[in-house]
Amino acid sequence: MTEPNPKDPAAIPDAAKRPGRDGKSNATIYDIAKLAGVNPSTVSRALSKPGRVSAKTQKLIEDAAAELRYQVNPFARALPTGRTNTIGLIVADITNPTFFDIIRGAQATATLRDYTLVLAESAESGVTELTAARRMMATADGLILASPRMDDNDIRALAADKPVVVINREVDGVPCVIPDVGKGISEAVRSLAANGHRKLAFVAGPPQSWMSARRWEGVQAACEWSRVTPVRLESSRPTVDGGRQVARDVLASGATAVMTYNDLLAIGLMQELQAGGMAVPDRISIVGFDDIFGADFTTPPLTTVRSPLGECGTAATTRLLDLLVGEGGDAGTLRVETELVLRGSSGRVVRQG
Amino acid sequence: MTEPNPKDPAAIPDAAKRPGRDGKSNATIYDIAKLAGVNPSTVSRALSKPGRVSAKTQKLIEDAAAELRYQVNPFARALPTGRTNTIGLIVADITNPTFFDIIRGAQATATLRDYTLVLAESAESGVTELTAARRMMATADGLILASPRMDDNDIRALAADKPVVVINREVDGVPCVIPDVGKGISEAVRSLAANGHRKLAFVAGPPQSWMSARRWEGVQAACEWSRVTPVRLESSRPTVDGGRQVARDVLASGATAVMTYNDLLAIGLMQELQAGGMAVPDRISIVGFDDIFGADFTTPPLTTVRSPLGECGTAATTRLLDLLVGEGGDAGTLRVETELVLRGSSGRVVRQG
DNA sequence: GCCATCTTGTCAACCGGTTGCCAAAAGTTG
DNA sequence: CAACTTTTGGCAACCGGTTGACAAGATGGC
Repeated sequence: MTEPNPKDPAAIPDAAKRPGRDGKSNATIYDIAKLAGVNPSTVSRALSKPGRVSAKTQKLIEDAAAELRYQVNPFARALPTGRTNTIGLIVADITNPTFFDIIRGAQATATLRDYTLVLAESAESGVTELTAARRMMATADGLILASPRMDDNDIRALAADKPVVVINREVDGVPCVIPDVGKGISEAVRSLAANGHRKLAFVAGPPQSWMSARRWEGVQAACEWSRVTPVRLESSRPTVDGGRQVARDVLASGATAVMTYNDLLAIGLMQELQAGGMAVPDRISIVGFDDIFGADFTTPPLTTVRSPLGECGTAATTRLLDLLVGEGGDAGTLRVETELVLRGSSGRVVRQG
Repeated sequence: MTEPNPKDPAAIPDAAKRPGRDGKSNATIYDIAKLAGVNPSTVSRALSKPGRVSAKTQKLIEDAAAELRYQVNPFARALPTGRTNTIGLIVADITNPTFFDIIRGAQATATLRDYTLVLAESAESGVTELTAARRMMATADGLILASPRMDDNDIRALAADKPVVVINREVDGVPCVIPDVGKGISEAVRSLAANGHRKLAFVAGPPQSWMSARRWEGVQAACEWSRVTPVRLESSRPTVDGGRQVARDVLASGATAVMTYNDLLAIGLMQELQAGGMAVPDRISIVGFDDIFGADFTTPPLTTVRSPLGECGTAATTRLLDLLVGEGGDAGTLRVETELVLRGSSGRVVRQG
């Protein structure tokens, strides 16, 4: 009774499971070696070290591998070599569309070069971020940090361990990819100045944000050049809600134009101002940053300083992968251009009355 | 001369590199065993099989592990066990915000339960999707397919190998999580009918999309109930651009209200219609699906049938993880409710003239 | 005080690749 | 054709965990 009966119908699923569990994806190099009549190590070489075995043996092994539908076991490979063909990407907030394009660019590039992308979120917190990074370090060959919130030193410590590329921030000694805000901002401020604006409010992002600081600097510099008075305002969070909340401060500032740390803030701000009866752009001009998905859904569509985010993701990934194969130049910073995207939310000052 | 001199300055970086390269993340269970004076296998058991070793030894080992900052090597663990603590998520299109919330929900849930999420994209193609899925199967413990485009049989074949959960589609014999469109659609159609609409166009999504078919069925059923005439139109792609392109068909159809397969189509359609001078909702009402990020950025904000996408991601992940620890019920379908979100893009028919 | 039972730790094999080292085979040269 | 160089394939150790089998020690019953 307890003896397995091969004809017992109940035994069939068990027997059928075998090839599913054991036989499905586990032709090993040993199986190939047996089939091809060579040594496993020869198989290993044929499959990973091009030119190390003769063309004849190579073909023999490749045929056997094809016949058995061989797939390398990534773990078995990772164990002795440490290479995993995986890169990690850590973003501050997955729900923030700013990162969408970065993720997309990174994903595409990684796939193209036969790497797998692993995604983690730091919830805008430096400590969560560091934890996630440490965890990823264990399994990934390298790391991309997008808009990291952690300490410069932590980043460098990470980079000492494995290749790291940073997006949207500049860290000494670590390769970085950053949008160069200069051009886009000066275009924006010049455009506003040309439309008669004399006082410009800048709604800042998170205090730890390196990029927010750069943008504020850029705005100040451009304002000086164009003889516009800049005013800095703080936001609670870099989100649509944060934008709504800062509306009263914006009104109180008396500025006729606003630039915000990002598009989310700009959109929230615009909604709140319009809800309060302020015409955009007739009474107040609004300029965002990044040109995220949805920035042109608003009425009027949002004028914004576009950062080529997808390009950043692509560039950072390319950089990292080059580093991994050892051909990466050293820790320079790659700058990508920003530009003004003029839409409907900015324009001439209309004399109130 | 060739003898290493401990005082030789040139030797220092080499010596310093050791702990960086070898000593950084590689305390092994062997190191712990040595420090604690026990056998490596005892360490392994202490660390993974609770209760298998005495409390005294347990403490000894834990202390040693803490002192050495031990971290398991996931590959060494994965090799003999096959468990990787990784789950894969495949989405049709990363740039489509529909998936944002799904990704986010899945990511959060996975992290919470100490799993890593790996993301892949199928570019809306069944074959790319299958390739990606096969690849992931090799490294992940289970898979979540969001809006899969591949064949039912392919999905079942995958599911025979390792646990698979499907979102936004129902596949016999495979656990699924789907928004139940019935409630949301009937609310929407009833609302439109109450506002005097008698002819409703439905802009369909991709032909292979299971969900698109369900939504069309739902619309037909609700229309019959409310005595509204449904017309089906096709879209080229389920994107903003696809929505713009379908605008002339919508006009030609003579319908006074439109429901679209998703919000992206609705937004594109609204932009195009407005650009052509059609007032929304005065001349035509538009209702989308999903309530994605940005659906309320438009003017008027988009009325839409909300699918709790984040919830779907969370539920699917929970389901999958339960399956992995063996406590998952069998292949049932989990339905989550949809509801109408009434915003400004739908309303009463205004007599033209 | 002896034997049965349970607990706890050890041994050794194994997962599936990679790689340094070496010897056999093949190719080259005088 | 011998001597030498270059290819090519095989052997075996190793990466760092897991786990079945087993034995020593602790516990308990009679």
